[in-house]
Amino acid sequence: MAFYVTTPIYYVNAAPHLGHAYSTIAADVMARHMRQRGEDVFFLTGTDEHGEPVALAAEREGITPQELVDRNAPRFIDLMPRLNVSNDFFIRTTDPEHMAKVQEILARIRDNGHVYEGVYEGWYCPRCADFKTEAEAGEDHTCPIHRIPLVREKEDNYFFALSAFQDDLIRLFDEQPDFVMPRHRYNEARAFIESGLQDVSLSRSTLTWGVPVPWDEQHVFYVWFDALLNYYTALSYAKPGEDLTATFWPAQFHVIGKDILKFHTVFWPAMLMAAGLPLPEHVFVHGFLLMRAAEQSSAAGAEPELLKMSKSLGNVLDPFAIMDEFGADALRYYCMRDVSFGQDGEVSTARFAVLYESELANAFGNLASRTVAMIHRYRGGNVPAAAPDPEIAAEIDAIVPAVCALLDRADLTGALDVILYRIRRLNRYVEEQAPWVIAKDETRAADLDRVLVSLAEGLRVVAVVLHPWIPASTEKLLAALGAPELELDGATMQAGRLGAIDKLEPLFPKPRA
RNA sequence: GCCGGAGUAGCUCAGUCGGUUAGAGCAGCGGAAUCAUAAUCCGCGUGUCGGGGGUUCGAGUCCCUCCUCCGGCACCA
Repeated sequence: MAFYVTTPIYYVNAAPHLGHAYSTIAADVMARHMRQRGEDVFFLTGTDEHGEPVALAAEREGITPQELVDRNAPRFIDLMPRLNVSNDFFIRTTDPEHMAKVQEILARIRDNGHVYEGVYEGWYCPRCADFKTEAEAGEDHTCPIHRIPLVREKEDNYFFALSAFQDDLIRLFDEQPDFVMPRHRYNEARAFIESGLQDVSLSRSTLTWGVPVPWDEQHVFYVWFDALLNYYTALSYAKPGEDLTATFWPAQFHVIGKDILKFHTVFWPAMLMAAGLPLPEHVFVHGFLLMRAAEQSSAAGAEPELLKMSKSLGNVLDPFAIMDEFGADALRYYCMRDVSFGQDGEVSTARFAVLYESELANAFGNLASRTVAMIHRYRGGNVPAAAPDPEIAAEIDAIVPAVCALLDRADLTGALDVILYRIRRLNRYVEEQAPWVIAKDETRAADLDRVLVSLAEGLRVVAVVLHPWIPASTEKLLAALGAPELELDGATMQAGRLGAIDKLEPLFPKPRA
């Protein structure tokens, strides 16, 4: 079966930060897991490059918008290998193929009767040369930047008849209760729809940096309509000479942050309905990673205040710094582990250090070290061909179905819980069996064989299942075990599966404190 | 203001359809062991399950009410 998962496309105007990494890692875990299940996976990420903020930034720097995005997009393109992310394609909304497809789809939406010409009226700041939202304008209708009175202005726009889709959207939410996940985001989106939908501007005539409206080249499409369509357009040209749309559309999961919920759970399905295209199965809305400001501003006695990671607040936790010291796996694991996927959560370097040491180094890494070391010490580096302990096998073999069920619900954090529990189980098994005691008794060679094969196989299964979260270190371990296969089909405890194994350096070395 | 979430051990959180002595990890204290990255394992919690009221044989788990925190209530990407 086909499995198509996407990240949001990232606005090129910002430098990559932990928030970008977070969405991307999550989608990558899902993609890698589904590949292990033998699904035909397509995983898309990319950059959103049109719109006014880019045009303004370019103007400030005295360069063209195209020059600006060509300079900034590589920051995101380069982020992917750094994170060890397995995306199948990287879309840029300035790709000519994307732009042509956007024009095609939106023209179809117009042909289907969902677009009309109208007048957008709002509060306009002559200095900003832009409209302000009601919230920005405030009660007194002044520009929050220039502190001058705003003018009531009008602009000719094409409108998308969103309001006409209110009933269809409610029906969608009724029929697909897991269209938006988790549940509280579903409620939020639904409440928004039920509060009454207004038509939205589809084009801008004051801006030239965008996809031209094909039936009126004085306009460009409002950047959101251009951006959302990336999920659909990418499939048409991601693979040279082949159109993957029929294979992968509709998407199974759009992974997004809660800040863009409305666009993905209201505008996007309505657009697809208007174009007569099938709707994605799930929009999964994750939360924000929060940090205490005090950790940043090293100022002693500062009020610890929880703030969203964001460029404007300047409290960015640089994912590159963590990866430089501990590797991408450590960052990937931490992000998926410490914050329940779908909720907001606090992150800190202190918590990172605790989880890295207690779970990655001590629980998992050390289990690998002690297992490999004992097989070398007691059996010359050859895993015995004995049958694994059936009791342990039953517990370990239960991981795969449990993790699959959790991943079907995008419960990326809960799955780690399940896996960690078994890792602890294996460490306990070592203590219960005390192989170093059995090893002293020649008559108990068969017992030692059974214990060692159980540990080796248990470790192998855990590594396979854990691979989507920490791909590099699990691959390293599986290579040492001489069993690089990642298919979940083979992730059960078996006799005779392993033979000669290599020695193993610590998977998660601890920093010298 | 309206709508929606959340408030459970020092910290972060689990607690499915209401049902045996409310759980996990981390931190702390004590112990065992030595294969291992001094890594592991075992033992130890008098927790008003935010306050109050109610339904029930029985409520953290349902109803009412109050308090506190967070999010949403549209054209910022």
